[in-house]
Amino acid sequence: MTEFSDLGLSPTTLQAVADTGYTTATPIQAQAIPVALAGQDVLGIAQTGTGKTAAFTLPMVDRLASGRAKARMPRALVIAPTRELADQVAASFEKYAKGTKLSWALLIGGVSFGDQEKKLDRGVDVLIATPGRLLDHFERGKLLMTGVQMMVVDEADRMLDMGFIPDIERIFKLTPPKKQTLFFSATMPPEITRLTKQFLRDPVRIEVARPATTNANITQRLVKVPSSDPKAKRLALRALIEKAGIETGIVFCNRKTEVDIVAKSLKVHGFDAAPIHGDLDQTQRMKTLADFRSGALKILVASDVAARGLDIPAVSHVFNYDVPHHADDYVHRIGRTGRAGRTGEAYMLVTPSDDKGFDKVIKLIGSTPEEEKLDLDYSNAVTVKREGDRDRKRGGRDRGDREERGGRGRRGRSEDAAETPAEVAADAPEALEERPARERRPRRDREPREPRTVAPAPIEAEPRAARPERPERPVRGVQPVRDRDDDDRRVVGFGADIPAFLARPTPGVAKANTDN
DNA sequence: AAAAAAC
Repeated sequence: MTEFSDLGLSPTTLQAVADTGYTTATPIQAQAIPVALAGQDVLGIAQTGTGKTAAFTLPMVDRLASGRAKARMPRALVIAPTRELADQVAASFEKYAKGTKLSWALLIGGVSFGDQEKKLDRGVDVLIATPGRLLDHFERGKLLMTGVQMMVVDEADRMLDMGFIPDIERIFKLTPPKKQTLFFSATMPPEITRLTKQFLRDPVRIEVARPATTNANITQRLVKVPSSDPKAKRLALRALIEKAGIETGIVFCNRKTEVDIVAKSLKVHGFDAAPIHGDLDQTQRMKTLADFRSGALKILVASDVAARGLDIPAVSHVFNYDVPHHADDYVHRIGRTGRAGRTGEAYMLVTPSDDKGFDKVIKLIGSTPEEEKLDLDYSNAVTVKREGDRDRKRGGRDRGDREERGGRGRRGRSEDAAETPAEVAADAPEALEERPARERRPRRDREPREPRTVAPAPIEAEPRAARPERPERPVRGVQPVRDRDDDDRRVVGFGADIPAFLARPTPGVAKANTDN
């Protein structure tokens, strides 16, 4: 057992840790913190739930505490694959940087640029970002990465899955080669290995045991649903939730559309449920998560955006409404319960058409979970009723082969009929119709990157001498540096007064700002 | 076969 006090952290940082109530470091923390404090690169191979976030946040806070931020020049960068994950890292900074003057900003998509830009202009020590928004700020000339001394890449293998590797490479190239990098990944596929070989400098490799695929605290059960009709599955889900006596639960679906439908259906049936997935408004996503964390919301209906990495404490139940596409996802999903010594229950609804995915899950976990019998009458669920039909907005979706529905066959989207007005409301997925069709970005890891043409030229030619810590004589347009103590967050560098040459758009920059 | 991430 390693105590935090044995790791070489400063008294201020240790106090912040003590305030959170933690005393014992996890294995990844015990191994990574001393290495990181010594300024070495870290290659951390660790799953979520191993205490990874604190493993890089704590040494970062410690190492940065003595310096100060310059306008638009962060000293440290944390890149995370999803917005929620980035938000979580930010929460970690909020806790651990409490006793310092360090500032941080969260740069994620889905929220306005205004506040983020304001913070960048004022100068922040640490940027916590998703790749897209970070590069967006860079292209707008709002950000220089030439002052980055520390960089963290979190969940690298997930970034690979999401096609972010070219972005990560680009960010690496925009930061000075001589910086400290802390790189985390749960697995090491070849592309990730290549990346670490290219950008890490003699890293210390720290590998913590992959947590058992099935945590002993989790009771797994499966529920056989005799029909693949979504209506039957929803019926089973409701019965299950009632029977299970949940405190808090997450219902995982494979598709965003299904998340919406299931959440709506549960709400209509009087359950305290809300959806979360990547097409929902970001403020909504954050609010739903906050409600769920605080206990104000009991049931979270989620896509796999919530399967990994999210720190959601004390979930008593996980329901796999759909058998996950990847068996790995099953492990991540049920890992949302049974954490920190608590017990948890995980259920999986299995329909006749799920056999393939189901087999993969069984193979991975090595045994077949016990079956939970619900003793339900599914006949309503598979009977096609017509009453509600005229009230439903179909949004141009094809109703097609209605007649041949015996209730057993495979169908496309949930087109099931409903038996009550409430069901109609639950089943009419207006949300789907209102959702703007998303333009998918092409996966860029397949294409060669375009040469960068719109880099903010003046920023590139960042003259070191033009940003003296203490200029002998005042330079026009440059804020004289004052003593740090007479002001809590004085920005050093250009501050709000940007010299005219910097403010002048270069053709490239102007193009970047006006393009679409 | 789907989710995630920039306007």
